[in-house]
Amino acid sequence: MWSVLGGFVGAGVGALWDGGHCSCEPGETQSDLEVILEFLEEYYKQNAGENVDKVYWTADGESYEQRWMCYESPIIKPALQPLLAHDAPPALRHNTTETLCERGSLPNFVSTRQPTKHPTTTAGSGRKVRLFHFLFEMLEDPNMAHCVSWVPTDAGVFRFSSTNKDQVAALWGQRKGNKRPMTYQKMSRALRNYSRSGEIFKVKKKLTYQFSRDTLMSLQKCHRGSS
DNA sequence: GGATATGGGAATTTTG
DNA sequence: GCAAAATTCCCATATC
Repeated sequence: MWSVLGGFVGAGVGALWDGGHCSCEPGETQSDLEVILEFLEEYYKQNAGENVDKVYWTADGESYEQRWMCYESPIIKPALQPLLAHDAPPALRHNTTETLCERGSLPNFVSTRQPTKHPTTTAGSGRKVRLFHFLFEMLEDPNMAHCVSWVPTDAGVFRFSSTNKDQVAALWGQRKGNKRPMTYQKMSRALRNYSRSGEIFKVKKKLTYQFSRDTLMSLQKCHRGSS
């Protein structure tokens, strides 16, 4: 269930992705992002009408988009503190969001944008996907560890790969169906905006961010509930 | 000094 | 039409 994207990235993309180099003509120079986008385009072409549903829909009939629906944005807490690793109890330091979930109760979820209907996304129908949901799925997918991964010693802390960070951004852009290609720079700008709402904080380490405790717990609950 | 990462203001677009 | 969220552009600063 949770491995839908994993299946997409792992079995599909992973099989096609050969480290950022598609079948370019010899001598042709492309930026990493262009290569990624070309690859994604090719991937979608290959799956159009045949496997495209597999990208966003699961075999058990529950839509991939629906998985996002179990999560509502946490209450905006101005004083919400990040789940600093050094503040976390030992049990929380093992990078186990599961442990986090087990320890605390979930916040009262109050979405600031109560949906009245399901918007159309690139995936079809379902609630609008938010970036931190997407990142969490990436982090839970071992096949994406080369792009973004948990920092083992710090609970809720994750780090982008300096070489593959744009791959994550490109996938996010594809996920949203953006007109223009998403870049890490733009994605990181969105991540910085999360610091204002207390959902994700910037860690003073290169390419490193951290989910807030509440965000992490709710995402984890969603994860476990859907798996 | 160049490349890269970070940070933020502000305008624009998308969505409910 | 409005508000919230996200995107986009652009520039400044910090670090290696």
